[in-house]
Amino acid sequence: MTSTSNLPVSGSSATSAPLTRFAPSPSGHLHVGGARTALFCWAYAKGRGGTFTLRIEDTDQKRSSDAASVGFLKDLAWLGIDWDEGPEYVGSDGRTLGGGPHGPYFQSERLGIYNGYLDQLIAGGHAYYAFDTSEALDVKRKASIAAKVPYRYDRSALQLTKDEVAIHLKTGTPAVVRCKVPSGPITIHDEILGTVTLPEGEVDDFVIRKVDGFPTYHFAVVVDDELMRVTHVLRAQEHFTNTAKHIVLQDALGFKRPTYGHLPLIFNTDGSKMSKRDKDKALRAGVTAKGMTAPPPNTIAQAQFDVWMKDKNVQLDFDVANRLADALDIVLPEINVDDFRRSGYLPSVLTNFLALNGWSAGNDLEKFDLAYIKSHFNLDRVQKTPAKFDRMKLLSFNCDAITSMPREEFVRLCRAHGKLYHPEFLGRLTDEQFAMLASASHERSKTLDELYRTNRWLVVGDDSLAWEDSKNVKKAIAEGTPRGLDRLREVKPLLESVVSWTPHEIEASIKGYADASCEGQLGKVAQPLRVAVTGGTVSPPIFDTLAILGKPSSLLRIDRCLKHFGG
RNA sequence: GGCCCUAUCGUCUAGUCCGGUCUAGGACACCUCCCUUUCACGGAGGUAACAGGGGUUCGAAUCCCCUUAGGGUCACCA
Repeated sequence: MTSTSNLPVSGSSATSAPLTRFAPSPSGHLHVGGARTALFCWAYAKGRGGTFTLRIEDTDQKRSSDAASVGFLKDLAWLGIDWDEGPEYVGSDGRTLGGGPHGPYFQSERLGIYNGYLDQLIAGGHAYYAFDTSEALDVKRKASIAAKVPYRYDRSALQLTKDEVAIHLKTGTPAVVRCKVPSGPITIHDEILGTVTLPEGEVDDFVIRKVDGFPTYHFAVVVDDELMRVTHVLRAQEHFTNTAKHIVLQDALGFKRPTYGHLPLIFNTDGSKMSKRDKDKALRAGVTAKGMTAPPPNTIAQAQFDVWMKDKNVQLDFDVANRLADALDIVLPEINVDDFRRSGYLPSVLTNFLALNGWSAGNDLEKFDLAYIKSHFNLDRVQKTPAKFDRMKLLSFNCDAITSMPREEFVRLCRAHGKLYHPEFLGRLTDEQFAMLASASHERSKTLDELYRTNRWLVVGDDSLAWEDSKNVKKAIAEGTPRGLDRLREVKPLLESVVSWTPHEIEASIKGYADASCEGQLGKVAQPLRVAVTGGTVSPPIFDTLAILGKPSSLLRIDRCLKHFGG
């Protein structure tokens, strides 16, 4: 059927409220770059009383999988980026996001819709069937590359007569549909980049329907943006030249052009693309540095490990990689939103920092919340140049946010983080112990995760605590007059006599000793004690450390330490 | 390679549109000192940029041109 009368009419009803959309391809994980795009789309629409729509672009059958495509919805929700329309999702707080009148929001469920418009284009002479095989096109493409000329489709299908086309169609020759791009330059109006004109011939006759019958990205985007009433398209700059194709399609279909804004890309500090490869590289480097030939227990099968080690092109999946990294104490570079969550960053800090990459509030203001971004985000202040993602600055922001929140909130967030990522650690402590640990860690924590990584001494059994073989440990134990070890022996009976094992009482006891025997220098006794009960030289303040551990464990560990370093 | 975009401290950026208030501001990082029971936090200082070259102008980080450098893109991926 070639009639278009029953197709939805182009969105001409002039409404002032903008509608933006974030349209990622399916993936289990939301990349920070995507998160930034989503954030800006969200802020632009919501700050102007508009609508933010989420659409899943799953027209590539090879990649699509329902379970994976919804994987990142939780990342968006965690960041506080709520979508008005899109896939339905019930958040941890019980709220339902998504839904809406313009669904379905998965392109794979909209196939029927695209076909109508496709017929319209073919009937109008704006598109045509082509029967070239991928192999044949590859040959031509390679020749172009070798000749250092840009590859353009040569329109050979246009040479076919009507009859030839009919026969091909009748006999079922695999066919794609290409858009017949009109001659002449194409001008794009971009709110960020300005007005840009691409010279004639830059855009060739691109495919709009693949052999498998699925629309290509370009076609689906144009149709869906129209049907979903999208007014503003904010997306990464890598899409800029695609926009020319979309404009051609919009003109051919009689659609209104949305307003465009192409956002600068985000890179690593060294200028490379932030990719999941980085994690694999870091893990490989860590494993190689440790000279490992077998994986640690409970992480990964030996066979899988061997395959991975042998072939640099093999990548472990996220869970396995994280398990291995945890076991080896390797910190992987964060790439996805969930990586940052796992590393203990606060969502409000991430959105704040993301906004700083490619946009600025002006007036030297750089700490602000989501509400501020929503009410102040504008396209005028979007940067045209790519940004390099500085994790050090992000960490500093996270630290500031943590130290300035109320202590109780930190304890609460830290516990919630642990339930998710360190259940075994949490399981070994009483609520009271954890509260003491978190309180003592509050002002020295840069992330919600730090406490779990730096206080392993607390969750090992008294009998299995091992002492670091390090310079600082030796210094604390063996140096000074008297030696640290001797001071330990002297202070032990004093600790034994502490009746109420609280930081306050412990402090009184130890300070008393320091004043009497160390000329008031607390460090002389604090460091040996720290080494004795934690095995290392870093822990919360010594009084807290002892209090959290408890009296029996503390005394037992001191005894073991005395024995270990030989009286 | 063709086409397109861009160019302020190491990094994110303010200033650029409407040239003078810029001997270029802030933040992170870095360095020094102070504080300190470890690790952190904190406090006080400091180093550090208008890519280069031509114009226009009384005057240019700001306007124009060229060079250089960086990025994007050139799929039946999105």
